[in-house]
Amino acid sequence: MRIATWNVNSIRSRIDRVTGWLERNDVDVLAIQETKCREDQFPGLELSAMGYDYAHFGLNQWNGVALISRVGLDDIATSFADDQPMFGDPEIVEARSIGATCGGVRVWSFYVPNGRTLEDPHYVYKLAWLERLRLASIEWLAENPRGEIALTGDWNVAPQDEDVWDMSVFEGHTHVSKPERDAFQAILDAGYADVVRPHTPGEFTYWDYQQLAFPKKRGLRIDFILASEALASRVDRAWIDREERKGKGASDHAPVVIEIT
DNA sequence: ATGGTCGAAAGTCGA
Repeated sequence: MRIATWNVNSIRSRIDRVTGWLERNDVDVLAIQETKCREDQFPGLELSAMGYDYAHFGLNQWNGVALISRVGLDDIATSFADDQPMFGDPEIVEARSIGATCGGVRVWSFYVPNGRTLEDPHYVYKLAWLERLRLASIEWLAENPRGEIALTGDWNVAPQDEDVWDMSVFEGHTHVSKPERDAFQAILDAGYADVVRPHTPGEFTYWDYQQLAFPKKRGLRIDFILASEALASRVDRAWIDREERKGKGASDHAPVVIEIT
């Protein structure tokens, strides 16, 4: 079984890319982020026609997450906790998480808040969001220590210096600050492993659209698949589909894939 | 190709 995560940066402008990629890559479960649309705008017919079920949570033109599966889609949740941190005026639970059980695996698609700048309220929100997710992640394993759980998505954190094309450019920026890195590490410490990094040393998952970042290899590793121990032990292969970042109409993120036995 | 983003309430925000 193949499970993937991909920040598609608008599902409506990328649907042909997504269906084509699914066809070529034999992926069973795809977690997507930044659908940037409401439920009634989600292009579900194209996915249904391919034999995939989907669950989408989108409120407006911002954020939006979905799960696309051809191995079942049960027990759908559109927040990771009853008190998932809120943002906005008025404050709302944004469309940043959706979970479902697919082929026996509890799969989550997360779009972690960006943070914007270290002084922005969005940064405080980001850290609170990650801390609440840590607690939820602990609870899921406490309920079922042998559970197969995949925490996937755009984490908006570059956990290691090697995950950034030039650390000097990121001095004082979000994504690399110690509190963000500590928050990400704390979720690993809760009992989850980055099952892609060992298979993809030195690779990035995101390249800005600006300044020819992709051809200049100026990227970041901010998209991750974290697996509980029971799931991690089943991972045979993992890769980042850098080819999908190429060409006209590409998302600024590449898909990240794991293959399990 | 020899410069330089893209997508979304459509004006400007967010990334």
